Amino acid sequence: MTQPPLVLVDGSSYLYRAFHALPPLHTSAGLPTGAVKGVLNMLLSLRRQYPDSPFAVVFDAKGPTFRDALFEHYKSHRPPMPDDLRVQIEPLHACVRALGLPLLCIEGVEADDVIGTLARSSAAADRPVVISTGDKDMAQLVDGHITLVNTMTGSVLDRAGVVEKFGVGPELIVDFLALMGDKVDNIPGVPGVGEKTALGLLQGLGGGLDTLYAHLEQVPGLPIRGAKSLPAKLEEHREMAYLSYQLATIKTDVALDLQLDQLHPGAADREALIPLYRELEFKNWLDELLRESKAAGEDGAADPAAPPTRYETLLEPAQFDAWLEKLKAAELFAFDTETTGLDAQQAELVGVSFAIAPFEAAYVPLAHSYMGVPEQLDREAVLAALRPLLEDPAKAKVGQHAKYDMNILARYGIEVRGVAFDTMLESYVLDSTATRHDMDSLALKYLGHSTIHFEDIAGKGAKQLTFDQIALEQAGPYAAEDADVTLRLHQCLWEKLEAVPSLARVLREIEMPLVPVLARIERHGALVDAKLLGQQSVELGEKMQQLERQAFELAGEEFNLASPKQLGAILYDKLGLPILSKTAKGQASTAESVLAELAEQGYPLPQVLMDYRSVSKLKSTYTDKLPEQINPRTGRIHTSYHQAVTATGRLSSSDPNLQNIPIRTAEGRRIRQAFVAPPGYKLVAADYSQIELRIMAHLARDEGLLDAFRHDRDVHRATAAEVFGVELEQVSHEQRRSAKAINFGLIYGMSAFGLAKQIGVERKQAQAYIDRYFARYPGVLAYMERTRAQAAEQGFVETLFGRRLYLPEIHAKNGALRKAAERTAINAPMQGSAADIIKRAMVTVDAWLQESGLDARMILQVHDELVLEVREDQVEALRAGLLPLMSGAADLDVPLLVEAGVGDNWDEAH
DNA sequence: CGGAGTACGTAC
DNA sequence: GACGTACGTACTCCGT
Repeated sequence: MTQPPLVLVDGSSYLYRAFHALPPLHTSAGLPTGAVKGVLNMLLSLRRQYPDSPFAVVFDAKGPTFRDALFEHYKSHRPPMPDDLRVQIEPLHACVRALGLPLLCIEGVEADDVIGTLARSSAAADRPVVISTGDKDMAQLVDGHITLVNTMTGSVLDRAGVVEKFGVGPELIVDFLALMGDKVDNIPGVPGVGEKTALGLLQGLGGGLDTLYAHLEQVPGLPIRGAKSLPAKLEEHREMAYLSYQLATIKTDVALDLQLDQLHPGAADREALIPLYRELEFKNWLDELLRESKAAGEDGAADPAAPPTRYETLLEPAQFDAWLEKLKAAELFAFDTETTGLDAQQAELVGVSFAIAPFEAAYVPLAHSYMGVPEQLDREAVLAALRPLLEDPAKAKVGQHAKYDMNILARYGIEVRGVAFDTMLESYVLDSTATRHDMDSLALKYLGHSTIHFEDIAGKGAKQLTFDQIALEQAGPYAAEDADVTLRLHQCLWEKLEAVPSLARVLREIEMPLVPVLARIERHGALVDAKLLGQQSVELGEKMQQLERQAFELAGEEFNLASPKQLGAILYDKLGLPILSKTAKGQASTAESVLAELAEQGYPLPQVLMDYRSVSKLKSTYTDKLPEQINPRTGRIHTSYHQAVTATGRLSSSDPNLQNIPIRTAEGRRIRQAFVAPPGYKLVAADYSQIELRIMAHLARDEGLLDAFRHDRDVHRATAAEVFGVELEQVSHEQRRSAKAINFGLIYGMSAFGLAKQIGVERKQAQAYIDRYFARYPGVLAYMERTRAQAAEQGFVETLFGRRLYLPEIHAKNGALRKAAERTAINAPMQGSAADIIKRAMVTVDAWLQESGLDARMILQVHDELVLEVREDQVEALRAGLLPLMSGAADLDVPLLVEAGVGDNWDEAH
């Protein structure tokens, strides 16, 4: 029986390689962690591969080694270690130790030498050794017992592998390196001798340096590089060759006070690992650890004081009545619904849960249906009993993504009011850049608690159960925990919010009041003429076929027009068109701007492709898909508005996205004709005019820009007049177009390069325009500089209402990343303030609609536009109330102009 | 067959 | 590298 091999890991080499090979990753606080994660991943995979092996993870120690004493220039050409790498060393060491893996870090020698010593002594004792490294120099250690693996690439090098890879065996690797040198380590080698020459010498003689120098006369004497002959060179640099030999030789006799049996990995120290993983934000591993802790019966390491939970599943009327009393008495309670699916307009209610105090919660199953399910309380009776509480605006409640529960309960006749807090939104307002605001992530992040995941009790994939099929024994604790954790999260998050009054205010005054408004908009849905879209689909399909035929003819063969890869092959390989631009991954780009330029140059195929693309986009994304999204129950389309997605505070929309319905082209606008008012009603579309530029004028307090808006000038024309030095009346169409590009570019933090590309002038010219702009609008320049400075100083920027966007990358060493963060810093206050304003408007408009008794409702929000449906005889009354409410949603130094149109469909209403 | 990543295109 | 914020579709690659 063979022993498991000793596994020796070259930690420093992997850390370095992981740092450079893997995309940079950092915590929300900006601590870089990508290399740590990469190395740990690699170690875990090695551990799985060699579960019974002794193990050592070896790192270079700080300070000089014996090689520095041998040669002062050793490794001297290396640039200093990047800070982002340096700061990852300590956390990695800590993780390795906590994982129970023996870690070695020996001063005065390099990791290679420690590995060499351990490898040789183990091999001498006849134990196989696996060295995991990305460093080729280690090939010198390979022998019958010792093999190299590169765990990042999966390659394995035994003796034959070394010969195949280098052309010489392991015993000549040092000689090989000594002759050719090593740029990376600054091992000099023999000048003029490279890989080929070194190999030729060693292979020709069948020996190493000693043999070579003993038989220099046998080396062919032709002059090399027109200078000295090879033997002369070798002779001249004999000392250098032997010094290089010494430098390249891995020490195998380091004095280590260490026995092999000390290298057996111990158990992972979860108590140590949990805080490390929390700090480094390794969420999946943290979750796994917490689950293991729980399973092992350890008291949750992160929350040692956690009392046992008191969760009840209510099946008896008396139990329910007792809980009802508790809810009535509670100052604040958490609630949650369990349903059969994720679509709030379709899913059915299965149960409800409540929490009144931390760790104290109840689940009321109402509609579980599986073989042997116990008798449940009557759904109608339970809901009737709960209704007064749930509908009472004075009865404070907290939910997690409460809009979902509100929409579910609305279909059971309960109009939930008084949702004072929503943990998803609390998390979002605290940090909009956090990627996830779902309860499981928040519990892990803020409570250090690993929740029961839905997949744990429902399974996954095709055989995933719906909640009504889940046994009460599992459903009860899961559902009760949802309410409990929501309450506990709220206590934690609200405290953090209250510490920043402006953020608490954003939550209280903007986000929370918006929740029921969005719920109503989603519930009403938008009416869409499916028949019209169907006709358009047919027409578009015919057009696509025509264009496809044309494209095939021009290409000389058939191919998939929707495949950028195949298209690239036709355009660039077959037809030989010039490659004007490449994608991020190096493919020749076929993007619209590229095709447009090629079409401009007179090639016929690109124009056909552009036409095809636009037609197929309209068909596949809109005319084909929108009718499929009509809810059969209501006959309308119910989008979801997401309130905790964008970094800036905007809403987003999905399933379907109704915020990117085409408008720019005539063809595209036909889709808007399918968004219709029902008979007897009209659509009113009201949009803020130039809201972001107005906000910029306000924030920048720029007199010129303020003046333009106060006099209700066409701002692009005014900008053109300033930048091009002409009278307002003399501004040409082209000048206005360029000025518009400048104005938009400013909002987005655009550079001269970008502006030049956009308006088709030289970069120098674009820079001149920008310079002129800033000369005419100095307040804007000052504002941009202020914003960058604020971002750098505070690490965040703010909207008018104090909403924050954190920008950790504002301090990035990487110039591109930092510049991108600066552009975001410029853009976010404007985009985010506009979002705040329309959200405030939606809240007041909704309240007014409720109290006015008008037969009107909001249907859509598209960032700077609200679309409403109103009975046709009330259009004017609606406009009269709506416009001032929207205009008055913020008090700026410029008027907030709102323009409204009316029509039978969305296109007409513009 | 489905998830992840890429390329592209629509909106503001 | 070069213009901010989103979401959806189709393709492609890869693993089950």
